[in-house]
Amino acid sequence: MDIAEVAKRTGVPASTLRYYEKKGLIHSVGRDGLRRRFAPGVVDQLALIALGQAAGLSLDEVRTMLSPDGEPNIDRQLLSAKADDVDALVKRLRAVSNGLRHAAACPAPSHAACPSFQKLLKAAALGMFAAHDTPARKAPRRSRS
Amino acid sequence: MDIAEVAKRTGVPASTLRYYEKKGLIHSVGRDGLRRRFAPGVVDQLALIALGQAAGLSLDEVRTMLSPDGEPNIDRQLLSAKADDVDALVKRLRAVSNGLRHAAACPAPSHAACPSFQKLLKAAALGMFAAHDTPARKAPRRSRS
DNA sequence: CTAAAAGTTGAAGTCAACTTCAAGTCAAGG
DNA sequence: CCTTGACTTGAAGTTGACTTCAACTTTTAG
Repeated sequence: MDIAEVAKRTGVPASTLRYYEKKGLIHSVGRDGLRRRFAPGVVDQLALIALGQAAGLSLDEVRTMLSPDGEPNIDRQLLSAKADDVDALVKRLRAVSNGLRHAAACPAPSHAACPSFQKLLKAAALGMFAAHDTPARKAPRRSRS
Repeated sequence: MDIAEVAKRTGVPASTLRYYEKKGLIHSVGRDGLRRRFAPGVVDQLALIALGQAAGLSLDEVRTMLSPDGEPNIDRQLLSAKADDVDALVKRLRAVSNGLRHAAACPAPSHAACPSFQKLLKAAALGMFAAHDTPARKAPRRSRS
């Protein structure tokens, strides 16, 4: 597959694919003239990358968990720690979802006035601060809702 | 509470608090001399902001769902759409978590060699691409885990 | 053959979310 | 009175993840 094909299949722009290759997240298997050729497996890899990003991993982190090179260090500790992080995130996100849905349905004029919204909020908020050593920062940002 | 107190309670640095205030996400209730004074409720608000971020909202989005000003538009559609997004994210994140845990436990030398990892991957990947109109781009990241 | 379309590069630009900096204000203690 | 330390400001700097650009090479269609 050439770069345009991959872009078409995955929706990831060519510029991003080149960027990822430079960063070592994906690899092209040779060139056709000067054009990169990609193995079809790259599509799965890109899905994995997107997934890792959604989980709040940086591209560098994704690379370290993804590279099947000499891999002397898969670092299972790191992996399960990350899994724990993700689980915690999931927990909080469910609270967020509930909060959002409630806010969408709540007849109260202001969210501040609604006690059950307050309750959801508090529940969701617990563990944000004062949870573990890392103070507060956690998550990813997505755009384009 | 002065800014240092809020920072201490929430772990959010003073610089960030000022930044948030400038952005209109939080408000100080007057000044003590030239120093901001914050109502205690700001702590909850900050938790909500962090939560919104974790859910993948931009600060601007958080502000629009948070501002209890004249609010002619809470935009319930947007809220439940966001809730749907969050739910979808949760679904994929659970797959990520499973994938990570498997990768941590799997005895196979390379993830590429493990069929069950592949399966988890595919499951997680489904719906990343070709899910809805938005092609693929989802997340920016922050690190410091 | 030639011109447009598609790929290549490195470098520079953009954006969000902060952080850092220089310079200044103010209250309190010695 | 004068220094110290916590706060203020606006402006500039940083980081991660890309995107855009200018200049160039190939491939492909007419």
